[in-house]
Amino acid sequence: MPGLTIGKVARSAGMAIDTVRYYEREGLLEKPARTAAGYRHYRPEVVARLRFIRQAKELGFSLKEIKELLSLRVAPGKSCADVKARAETKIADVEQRIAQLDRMKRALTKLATACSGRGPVSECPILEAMETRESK
Amino acid sequence: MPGLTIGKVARSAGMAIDTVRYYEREGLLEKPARTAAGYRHYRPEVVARLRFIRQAKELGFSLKEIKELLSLRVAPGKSCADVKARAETKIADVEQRIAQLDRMKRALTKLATACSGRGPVSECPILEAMETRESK
DNA sequence: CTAAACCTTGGACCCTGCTACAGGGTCAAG
DNA sequence: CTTGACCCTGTAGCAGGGTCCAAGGTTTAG
Repeated sequence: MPGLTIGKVARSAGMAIDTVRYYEREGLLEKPARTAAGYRHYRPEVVARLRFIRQAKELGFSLKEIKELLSLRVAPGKSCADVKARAETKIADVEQRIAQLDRMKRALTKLATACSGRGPVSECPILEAMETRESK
Repeated sequence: MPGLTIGKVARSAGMAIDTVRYYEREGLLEKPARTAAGYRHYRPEVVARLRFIRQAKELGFSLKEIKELLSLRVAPGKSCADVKARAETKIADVEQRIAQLDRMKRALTKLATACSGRGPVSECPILEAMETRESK
């Protein structure tokens, strides 16, 4: 009877009901309240949480990493400095991903541009455009 | 006898031999030349290709997407305009990922900063910091 | 009152992307 | 000429992340 049933949160977040239950099992979602009949009943904030999970997954984070991101908070036993340190580690990680995507974007742009001019295009232009300089 | 055996390319690219063979089966790698004894023999460029695959995977691209990226080239039957169009689609995709990562980075930064000041921190600060504004 | 539309649990199954054998050749060093 | 490090082709198994029933209870629209 009350507002948010599992079907509703799932639809709002753009995922299947089973997936929501799966996330609950995996500990990404707190166990929700239940109605007398045993139906799960969610607070509206859960939708934002689910959307965050979906987006982070699309960005290539694993559920484990997403769990860590979501648990970045000052917990009773943990110090604020600790949270800050963990957040900074994540920031560095995110920055590195951005940098790599940026390289890829530039490579793609170069490829698209090269396409307009003519002349022989190398066998695998994207690799050439990435000019992967990286040792070891 | 010749330069690059599968073991060597795998090591240079930072992955297992089995993975290289797997990529070959999946069509991400051309079938290499073989020595008389049946050993795979690679050209050095393959290492760059494997590294590209590894990096793209770390960025959250699926093998299928990576295959598409690697096949962005002017093929006999395909027009240059087509390649360009596909490249531009990929560019848009990459840009969106960058934008989302940037939002996440800002959220994390906000979280790390909020940590220095004090006062009550919300139950799930990262979600609050993301202030997910997105409808539907 | 009844059918459609939801919800519950439990367990089986699937896809992706490896990873690990088993059984058997090859090659380079000593 | 043998030993150890590699390579080959299967085929099986595994972790992550879902996805899909079956069998049955609930709620709501008509």
